[in-house]
Amino acid sequence: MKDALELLKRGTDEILTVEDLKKKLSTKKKLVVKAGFDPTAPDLHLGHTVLINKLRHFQDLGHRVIFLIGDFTGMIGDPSGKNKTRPTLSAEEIKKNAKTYEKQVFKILKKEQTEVRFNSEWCSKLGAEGLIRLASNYNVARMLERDDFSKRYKSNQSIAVHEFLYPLVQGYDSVHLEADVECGGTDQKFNLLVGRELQRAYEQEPQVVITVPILEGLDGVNKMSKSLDNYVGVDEAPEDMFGKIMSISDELMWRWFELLSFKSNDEIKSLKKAAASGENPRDIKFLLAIEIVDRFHAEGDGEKCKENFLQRFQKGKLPENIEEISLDIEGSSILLTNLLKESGLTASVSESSRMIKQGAVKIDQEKVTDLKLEITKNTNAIYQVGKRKIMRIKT
RNA sequence: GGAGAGGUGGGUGAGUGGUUAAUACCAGCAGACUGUAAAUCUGCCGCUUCGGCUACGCAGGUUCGAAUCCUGCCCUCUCCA
Repeated sequence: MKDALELLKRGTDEILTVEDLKKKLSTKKKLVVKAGFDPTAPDLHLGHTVLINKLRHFQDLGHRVIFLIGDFTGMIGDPSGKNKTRPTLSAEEIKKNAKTYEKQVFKILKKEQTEVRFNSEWCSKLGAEGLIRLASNYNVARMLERDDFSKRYKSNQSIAVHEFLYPLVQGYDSVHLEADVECGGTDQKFNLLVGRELQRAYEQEPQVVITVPILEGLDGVNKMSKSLDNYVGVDEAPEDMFGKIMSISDELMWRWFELLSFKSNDEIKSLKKAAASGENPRDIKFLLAIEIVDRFHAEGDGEKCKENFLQRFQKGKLPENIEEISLDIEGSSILLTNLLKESGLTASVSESSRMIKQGAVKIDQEKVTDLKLEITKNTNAIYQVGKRKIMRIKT
């Protein structure tokens, strides 16, 4: 019990309340642990996994996880943060997204202890009447307590009425599922707490709310998100994943250790000590990168990536797995600038020229300086643009 | 319903008739350095068949010439009711 609590506490921002959690754990029953996900973004990245790891912890203790896809709430659009109105998704798209979610999420969660649900299942049945009844359980004054609502209210910015429905519907999900615990990012705190209130109103025992911190992205400043392109996707190739993790700053590395690694606090502490006493931070970062790559790929892939990485950057060798494509060309030759664009190594012919001018383009490890270089048909060579973009292209 | 402000390249934001593909900053990219990074320095940062072409909310108009002036429309925000 004490160990269980320690495990669940790790890497959390807040638990509301710890007392309630203790009480629920002590009943020995299988708890229903709920977490909601947005139906529009099925590409999970490491930022999402902070939360999913937490769900996994519950599973390790034998509890049941409900992976809730908010297809109904998606129509409203979470007003947390400055979200723009979202495109409404078709039923097929939602289904497709759900499949992608499942594929990715079961790299962490145990399938047999996970239930994937959609909140439209019960929310659509709610009807206008049900919605009004639901809304009667909460009041505007409380609603305005929410940070971003109150800020907008005070500064006379618009708050659409339907935005008030978002937390209510999300809370209703908890009522319907009789959730014991709901996990979410810190930005979800208000919404999660509404769930508690509503459960009380429906005479249920309120859920325990657990918030996990938002993971900073590759830049170390902004939260990890796809739109900022500072993310590491769980579906990414081992090499890419490894490379991206190795590119984070030394400072950020510790944050990632805390939120993503399954290493114990003691282990992390001793790594910090080692770094402080002169150990190369790169080698410590290797440990993190290996652990994460192994988690999402096969055991041992991380180590392979590391070897590759050392070869590549220390000895300037080419990576092992180079993407290969063949390009059909018209005529007997093609301008290099065009070839680079066609292959996707650059976004445009202009960019190709720029890269060549800047000495960033290499063919079979040889720097190219000729802007007008032509590649003849039936050439098979390795093309590089900068350090990271490498491709074998057959013409 | 009335009054006003504003919409400029990924973002912030100058420019108010003519070398302005459009100042500056941030982000991004490349090169050097390094530990792969950070910091720093340097360069780039619309597309192109290299002739040009397309760009400042949208559509027209005035002009030799417009992001800049005029008309209409759309959108955002503020204040009053």
